[in-house]
Parts: sequence; C-alpha cells; structure tokens
Amino acid sequence: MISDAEFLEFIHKGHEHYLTHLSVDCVVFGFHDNQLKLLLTKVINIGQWSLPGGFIRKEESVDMAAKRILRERTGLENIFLEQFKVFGSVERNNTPDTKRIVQAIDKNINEKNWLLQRMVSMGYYALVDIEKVTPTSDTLSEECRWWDLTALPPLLFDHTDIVKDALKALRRHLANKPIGFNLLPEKFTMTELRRLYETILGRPIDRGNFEKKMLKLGILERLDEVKSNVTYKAPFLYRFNTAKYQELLEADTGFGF
Amino acid sequence: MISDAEFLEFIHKGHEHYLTHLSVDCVVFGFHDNQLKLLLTKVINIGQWSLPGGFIRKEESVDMAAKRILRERTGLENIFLEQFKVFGSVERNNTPDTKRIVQAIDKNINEKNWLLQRMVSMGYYALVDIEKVTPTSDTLSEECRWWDLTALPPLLFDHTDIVKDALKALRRHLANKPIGFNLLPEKFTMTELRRLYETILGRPIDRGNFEKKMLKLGILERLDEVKSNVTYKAPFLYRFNTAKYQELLEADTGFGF
DNA sequence: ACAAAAGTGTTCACCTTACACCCATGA
DNA sequence: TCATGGGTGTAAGGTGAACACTTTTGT
Repeated sequence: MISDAEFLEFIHKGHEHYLTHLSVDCVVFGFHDNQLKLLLTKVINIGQWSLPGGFIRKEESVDMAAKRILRERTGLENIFLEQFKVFGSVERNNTPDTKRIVQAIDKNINEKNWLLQRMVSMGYYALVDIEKVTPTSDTLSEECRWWDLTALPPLLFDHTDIVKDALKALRRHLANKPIGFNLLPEKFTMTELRRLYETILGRPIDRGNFEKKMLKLGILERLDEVKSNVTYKAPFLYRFNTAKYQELLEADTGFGF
Repeated sequence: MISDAEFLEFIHKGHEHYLTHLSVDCVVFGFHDNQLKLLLTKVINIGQWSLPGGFIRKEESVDMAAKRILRERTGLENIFLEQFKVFGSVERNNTPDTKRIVQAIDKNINEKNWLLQRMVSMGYYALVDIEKVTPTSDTLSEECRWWDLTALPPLLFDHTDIVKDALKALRRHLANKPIGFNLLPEKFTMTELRRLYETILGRPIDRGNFEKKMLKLGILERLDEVKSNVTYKAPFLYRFNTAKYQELLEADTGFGF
C-alpha cells in the first residue's frame, strides 16, 4: 500500500505515464492440495476484492505490462501468461466503487480524471507454482492473497465474469496444449500431474490411460528417483523436457481429453 | 472519403467522441471462386492499403464498435465476428505514415494529437458472403475493395502480421466449430461447402469422409431440390439448420480435420 | 458411350475407454 | 497380512484416412 501523497500523484499525474482507457486484469491460477487457487487483491478504501490488475505504461507493450503486473504481485519472472479476451462493455467499471476508491483521498476529484474514465480491460490468465509465489500488495490494494476457486468473495466490477471466462479458456487450452509446467514443482509424480488435470477439468481421468497418453507425448522424462516416505508403492518421479515441451506448445497439434 | 473540413474536425475533436489509445482492426474474409478474399481499404493521403479499422465511440462497447465498423464497410448486419487477439506493441503505429496521413491536412498538427498517439488495436476477424457485400470507403480511406488473400499488397503498420494471426485463428476455429454459415449462399451443395473448408485449410479433404462427417454433425438439412444445369449428376442442395448450428457453436465439443 | 462428379460402402490402422491384474510399500 | 495406490496389459468400440464402386447427367 502506498502513502496518500503517492496516491494523489498517481491520481493526478498517472495519465502522463499510462495509456488512458486501458487496463490489464490477471487471473492467476495456483494449484495446491488438489485445489485451484486464485490470487486476489483487496482494493484500498473500499475493501472489495479484485483481480490483480494495472495499467499500461507508455513505454511498454501490453504483454510486458501484464508480465510486470504479475511480477509485482508474485515476485515471479517468466510466467506462463496468456491473453484470452478483451472486456470492453461500456458500463463495466461505471459503478459507485470507482469513485469511492479515489474520493477517499481527494473528494473534489474531477469527473474527467483518467481513473474515472471507462476502461477497456485486457484479460490475461497465468499459471503459477503456488510455493514460489510471495503475494504482494500494490498501489491500489491493501492485501494480496490466495483464495479457493470454489469459494471466491464477491469481486469488483465484472471480475467474476472474467474469472469464468479465464477458466473456460484454461480448459480449452488444456485440451490442446500441454500444461502443468508452471503449476507443479520441478519433480513430480504422474498422479500429481493427473490430479492437476482432474482439478482443472473438474472430472476424474482414468489413471492408466492418462499415463500412457502423457508418456506418448514425449515431453516427460522419467527420473531414476522415486518418491519416498509413502505408505504404498513408491512412484517414479518425472520432470518436463523443456525443449520438447516448447516444440509441442508451438505446434498446432491438439490432444483432447 | 470525407471533406477536408470534416477531417479537420475529426483530427481535432475526435478525442471527445472516441476512446484514445484504442483502435479496432477487422480482418474480413470473403469466399469466391474457391479463393479466400480479404477486404482492404486504401488510406487517404498516403495511398497505402490497410485493414478496415476504426475507433471506439465512448458510448459503444468494443464489440459494438467492431460491428459498426464492419457494417459501414460492408453494409451487412449480423456478421460473424470474433475478437482473436490484441496487438499492443509500443512501436506498431509509430511510423512516418501516421504523421503523413494527418499532416496532409494540417501541417502544424500537435504531436500530442490523439491520432498520433500509440494505439493498441483489438483484432477481429469476420466471415462474409462476398455477394452480399457492397465495399464502401470511410473517413480515412479513399477506396475499399476485395483482394486475393494470396496476393496482398504491402499493408500499413503491422497489418500483415494481423492477417497472418487472423488466418491462424480462423483455422483453429474451423477445426473446433462449424463455420460456413456466413460465407455461403443459403442453399449450397456439399462440394461447395467442402471447397470452402479446403480453401481455408489450404489442403484437400477426402470427399466421402467430409460428407459423412458433416452430415453426422446434424447441422445440415438436405433439400428436395438439386442443382440444375450441371454436366454431371445433379447434386443435392443443403442448408444450415440454424438452431442446431447455434447449439454446436455454444457447445465445447470440437471436431477436428 | 463417355467424361465428370455425386453418392455410398468397405477396409484398415489407430485411438480412446473401461477395466483388470499384479506389484511394492509401510503400518 | 492387508490396505493403498503404482505400473501395466488387454479387449471393445469408435474414428479417421484411403480408396473403390456405382449412379446420374450432358455431350
């Protein structure tokens, strides 16, 4: 969270550094305990929860802005990030909340202030390893933490819709491209990978068939190690073969579940 | 094409009516003679060809803006239109062309003029029946006509890349959803539909297998009529069953070729 | 009769799906 | 030894690709 003086500067001079009418909202998925988590920030002055978001600096591309915003919230570089939809309805941020956020600092704020304008938002979604993330608040938020995807609080503006669309996009993506590289630790068991798929798709997947399919893709390397301290047969550990993974990401060959 | 006075008004007052830093570019595919065509507009003052595009009025959504722009260029309502990507690099419209377009009218134009700013463009693609279109120029163009997709002229800014990405998105879409509703006349033969698919995908498709697959989708109705005046066996005519077509569009079940 | 393209059927390879069987481990 | 989950195999059904055969029409 920033000081009042800094926030005033941001309100009144922000339009000199950022593109007006444009924002970026990030749907950040994390995976833990066989559950999908979502990273949310609590908006200052109104206490409403929202997607981590931000604006686009005049000297950075939209993709770079999304990466920066995510880096600032999570501490992570090289995040898997995908622009999935534009949210451009007229009324999406025309709510009392918009004014309340800035009026808490400056009651006489001009109606033409850039922060009170209509915002067209670029929706991005990201997949991260929850263990590697240090949730950090930003300029406009006083708290940043993980929420269970199945028990989200009411969200700012149309952010609930954005989350729904992001999940759809994620599932569509999962059916066509390998995913998991960013949500799991470096070494993992086949079951851990399968649980991830089951959680994202919301349905069980046959164990044997999943294993065969994943192995045939050729993006996994079986290690000599096995997971220890388990009360059952020790499973092999795998890791992604980054080179082949990239190949498959770029190819347009789908594989469906 | 508009008068100099109108253009001056647009240059100097446009930012009051349109969202700054935002534009819409439309990749309009048409189908004729087993070839994909692209609708292009010739930019005033510089003679460069470009995608039909425009800006977003403050009182319309981004989707509505795209529809309006397309309606103005083609005369068509209810066009199949899909937002496929955002083009947001810093330098994409930072070229001498940008200045030349406006300086032809006003040599002393302010560098901070909204038209000279960095533009983030929302890429849309559309599929239309070429017979129903009346290409019409707009504010910033002096000509509007169809081009053969395989022989495009050099295009403004990054528009060549936008076209490439649109074609990729179209092919991806074609593999997952029924398409054709908007590119063919109401009644068509199975071969006409197949030619459309072959043209978009850029490769031949087995006749028998295509027919079986399309019919199994259940979105086609075979009519009692046949095509006449052909020098071979008269083929059946089909039309789309709009209701089932919509169902399939909304379902997430893919069908791949 | 012939050329051309429609309409239809058959075969084969492959993939998905469901499910079964045995194995290794710690309690 | 038993419960638990890992590793692997197999049979059934479906799908796509390739291709062949017959039909219809105008010339």
